[in-house]
Amino acid sequence: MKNDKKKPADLSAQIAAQIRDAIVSGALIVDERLPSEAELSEQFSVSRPTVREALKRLAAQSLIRTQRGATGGAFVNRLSFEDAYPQQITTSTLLLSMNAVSFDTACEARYALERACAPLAAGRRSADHLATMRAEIHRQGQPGLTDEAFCASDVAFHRALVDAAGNPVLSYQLAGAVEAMQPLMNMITFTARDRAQIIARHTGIADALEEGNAVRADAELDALASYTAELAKDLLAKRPKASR
Amino acid sequence: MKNDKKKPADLSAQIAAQIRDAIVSGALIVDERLPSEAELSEQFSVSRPTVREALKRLAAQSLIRTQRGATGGAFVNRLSFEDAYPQQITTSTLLLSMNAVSFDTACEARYALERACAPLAAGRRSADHLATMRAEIHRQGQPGLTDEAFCASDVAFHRALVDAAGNPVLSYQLAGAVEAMQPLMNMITFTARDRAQIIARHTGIADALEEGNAVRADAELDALASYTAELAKDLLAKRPKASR
DNA sequence: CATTTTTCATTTGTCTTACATTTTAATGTC
DNA sequence: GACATTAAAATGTAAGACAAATGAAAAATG
Repeated sequence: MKNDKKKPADLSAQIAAQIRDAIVSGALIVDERLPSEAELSEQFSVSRPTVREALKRLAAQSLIRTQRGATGGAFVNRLSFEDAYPQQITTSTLLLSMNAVSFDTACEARYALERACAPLAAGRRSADHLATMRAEIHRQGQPGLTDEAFCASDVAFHRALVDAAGNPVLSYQLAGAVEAMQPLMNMITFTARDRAQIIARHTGIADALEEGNAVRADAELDALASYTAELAKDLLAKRPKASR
Repeated sequence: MKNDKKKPADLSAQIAAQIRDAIVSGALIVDERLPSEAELSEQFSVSRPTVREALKRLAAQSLIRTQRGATGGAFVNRLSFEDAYPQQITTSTLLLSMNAVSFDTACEARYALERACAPLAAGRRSADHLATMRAEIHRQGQPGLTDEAFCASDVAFHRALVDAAGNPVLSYQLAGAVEAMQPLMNMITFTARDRAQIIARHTGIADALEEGNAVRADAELDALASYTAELAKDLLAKRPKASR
């Protein structure tokens, strides 16, 4: 075996880890100001560029924000769902594209998660969410839509479905799963018949949510999942390389 | 309104964004070497420290790794699920603790997601996963266990449940939701009767998975979710501050 | 010739110093 | 008192230097 896990990290990584721990543990609270870069470099006995590299690492994770000027400095950031979304999506997308995750696996995860949302959404969907879903369904039915645009609309529809569950934690978790699927979905060439089938399922889901029918919503989602799996199977039969 | 979204970012943030885009879009592929810091600083017409700050940002997201020496440099990293786990957990934990997410909301999300895994786990659970779950159940029954240790074992049990679904994408997404709950769960003081109830549900879940009974697994999870919600309600009645 | 050792060039890691820019607060003037 | 000016503090950026690591080429050795 190697050193197992002990390779002394860079100074900037060590410092970043220390500050990160302080934030996670609650020793540093939201909106609290960190010492200035000059003070930090003294405390840690390193140069200012090294401190700055550490701070940039934390900024990349939205853990801190910096402000210039006399009362400026680095402040502990209130990590918002809004901030976390894009990172989550980037990470999920790369995980899928870099790890040869099969279309089936990604699809299975996505629909499993969405079906978890369906019963909640049936009970809580707002008029706003329904309107968004209807609008996307309408867009999906327009002729001349490219496959990419169709997939983008598909993502928007499913995000509205997830958001309809009214649980920000779920929305955050699923944003990654749903958005990261798009590059994979884009590989599919949708025939007019494919689109009609998908739109029928989407309509069924929207109808089910509108009438607060969790059972039907689940059934419609199940049908959509099966149909998507079928499309993927056809795709692999014709272009076996596409899964890699 | 403000400038909406247009505040010119730091140079290091701009450069990091450009390189990140190149990675996400596939223009830079896994294990490809980036130009040296000196070359990058020329290309972007900035100083080397600025380039380094940009690279550290990317390193913080595990998008690149750096190596010293003659053939060293910055390389596009193959983002692994293993790398992404800790970040996902850190982010989820902070999201919950910094956004006053109620225990109910977090709990609802967690159980909704786990119930999505249950049917898959019923079909695929390995002997290994079952053994882990049984071991954690046994640990939970030992007297003298602190509440923290009980919660930690609870997390381990639920992670085994999620992993039993055999879908790495699901495991990744749920790791955040499950682990991030622990600080919230730790606020609960479990009586002996509470623990017995929870252990009974855990045993029921393990039994259901062992016999491949998805319906029963779902029912047991539902019962556990209800019981947890009840505990939380009692908690709030006694210590109303605990939800903030 | 084969093998080992040495040297060396390349690249990241870190430090030092300096200056530019931004922002607030204090100061001074009318 | 209101407004313009100045000063101070902090981050953002630049430039140059040296240390340390690393692999490859060159040299020495048997």
